[in-house]
Amino acid sequence: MAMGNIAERRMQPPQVGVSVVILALGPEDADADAGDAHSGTKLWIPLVRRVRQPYLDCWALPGGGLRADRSLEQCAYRALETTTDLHPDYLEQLYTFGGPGRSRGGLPMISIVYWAMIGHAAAGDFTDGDNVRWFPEDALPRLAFDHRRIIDYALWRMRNKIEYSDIATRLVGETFTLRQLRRVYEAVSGEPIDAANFRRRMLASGQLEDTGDKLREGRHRPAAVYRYTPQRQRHDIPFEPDDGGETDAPDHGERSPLEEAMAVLMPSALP
Amino acid sequence: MAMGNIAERRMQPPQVGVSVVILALGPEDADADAGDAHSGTKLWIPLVRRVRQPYLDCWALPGGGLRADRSLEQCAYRALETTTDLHPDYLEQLYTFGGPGRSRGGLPMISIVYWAMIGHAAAGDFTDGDNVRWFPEDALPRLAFDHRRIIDYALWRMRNKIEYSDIATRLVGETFTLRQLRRVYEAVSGEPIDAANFRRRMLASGQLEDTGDKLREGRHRPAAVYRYTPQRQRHDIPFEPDDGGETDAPDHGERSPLEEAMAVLMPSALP
DNA sequence: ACAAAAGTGTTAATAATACACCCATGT
DNA sequence: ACATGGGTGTATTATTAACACTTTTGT
Repeated sequence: MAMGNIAERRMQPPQVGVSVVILALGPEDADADAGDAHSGTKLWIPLVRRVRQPYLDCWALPGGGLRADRSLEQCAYRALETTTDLHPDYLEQLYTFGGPGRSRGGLPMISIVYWAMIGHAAAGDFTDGDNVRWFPEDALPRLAFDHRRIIDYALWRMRNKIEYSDIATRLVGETFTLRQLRRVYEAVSGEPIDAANFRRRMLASGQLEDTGDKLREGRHRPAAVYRYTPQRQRHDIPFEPDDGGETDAPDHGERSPLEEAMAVLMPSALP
Repeated sequence: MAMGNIAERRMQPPQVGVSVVILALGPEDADADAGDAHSGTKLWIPLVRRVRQPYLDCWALPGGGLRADRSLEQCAYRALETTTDLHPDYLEQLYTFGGPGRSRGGLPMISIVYWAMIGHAAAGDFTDGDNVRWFPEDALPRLAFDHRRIIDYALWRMRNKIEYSDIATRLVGETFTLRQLRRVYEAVSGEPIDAANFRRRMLASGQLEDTGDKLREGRHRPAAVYRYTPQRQRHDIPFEPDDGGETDAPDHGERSPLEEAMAVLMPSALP
């Protein structure tokens, strides 16, 4: 049997990268001209255009390499920042993809995928750069590699996790109206939600604090503005899974103010 | 600034390995001699003794390297098999750990951690080998690296996920009594559960099928034996996140019958 | 006045909980 | 008979859902 170089190829250390699926709530979607009952708002995802082979000119998830002196989360944050100039409000590890199906010419490729959310994305923020463009979740272009599958997984996870965690609050700004929060749930589930019951359910959680402000969004009655104030949950995570622990790596090097800020950013979310 | 070799060290490809946290339901725990009300059954975890530095003679999670021609899941399965000779009934990716805190002498180390469950672990299965030993979750030995943190994370995730998924069924055999299933919930939550209500809740899910058999476990009335028959859930995952997709890696090589079997093993579980 | 969304009330249906009680079995 | 858990009944209390209705604003 020809085991020689094949076995060696099998064992060589894989390439490892980090990719990010970023989600934001799309604009109000005024095109209710079609009779589609639940057209509503959708989730939008920014993608970057590939400038090399393979998949030249296809769209792909923003990503980058790892650095030994940064946490995985920091790497994801930086990859996102440098490729799209976006600064997420929330970042969390999603899944690690690997396996022979992802090899490029025999080089095993592993992607540690994070997902990120941007809350302050009002209509204006969807201005596209040359090589970055926002797409609605239901009208994605042809994607490079297995990135379509990754996005599908992220959206599937979103639909599940929104039911038992507080991620929805990551897709609105620091303060928000109940209408805005409800739009998140509707965008994720794809179905309209009873406003009255939604209000009660949210307020009953005891995690929304009335700021006292009012916000007028249309030509009608202004809505109360709330702030999310997380309480200790039944089974809150007692620590961050990422990073932490003692290091014996000597070189820490400089740390940018941005990185310092990041340490504060990352919350203790539910799984 | 001395950027030269430091910058290079930072960029070099990290070491990647796979580790597995395996869980099984412990024995009935007849030591109710202590007045501890909820002593009950506990989760047990097998660990392997390290035979090298660092952390020589400490205990560690079973693990191994990656191979380019296998999926991450297969690598985890094999790592578990070769180090502990255990064959899990269920295997799922848990989290990927990285960051500077895990570096060994400047070499960045990434661990893709899976968790596994063994359902058929009746009392006898906890026979320890020379370098493998089972520990109850609340009496773990000193662990190597950050493996203690990884186990804590796994247990935390377990406590959460058991509330909205069917993982509990992975910790009992293919068929089981309601008492056995309840013991899983009690072991995970650490609290006693009302048997009457538990029964109704489980049967109401419509996912337990009465096999018609009865099982006598003590000197009292025998219990009905059930089988878990998963139904389509609200938000079932439409595909496997792991692997899949077209490959352009030419060398597939031989595939053992065991690996074939694995393709069937892996279910479409909730997140 | 009217439209449109904010916000409240009411009721029915459903699910979770506590706990009393009968049933089947081995000793 | 009795101890032990299997299994059923039932009343109570949340939680959810459906939808009518009132309130506040701009036009």
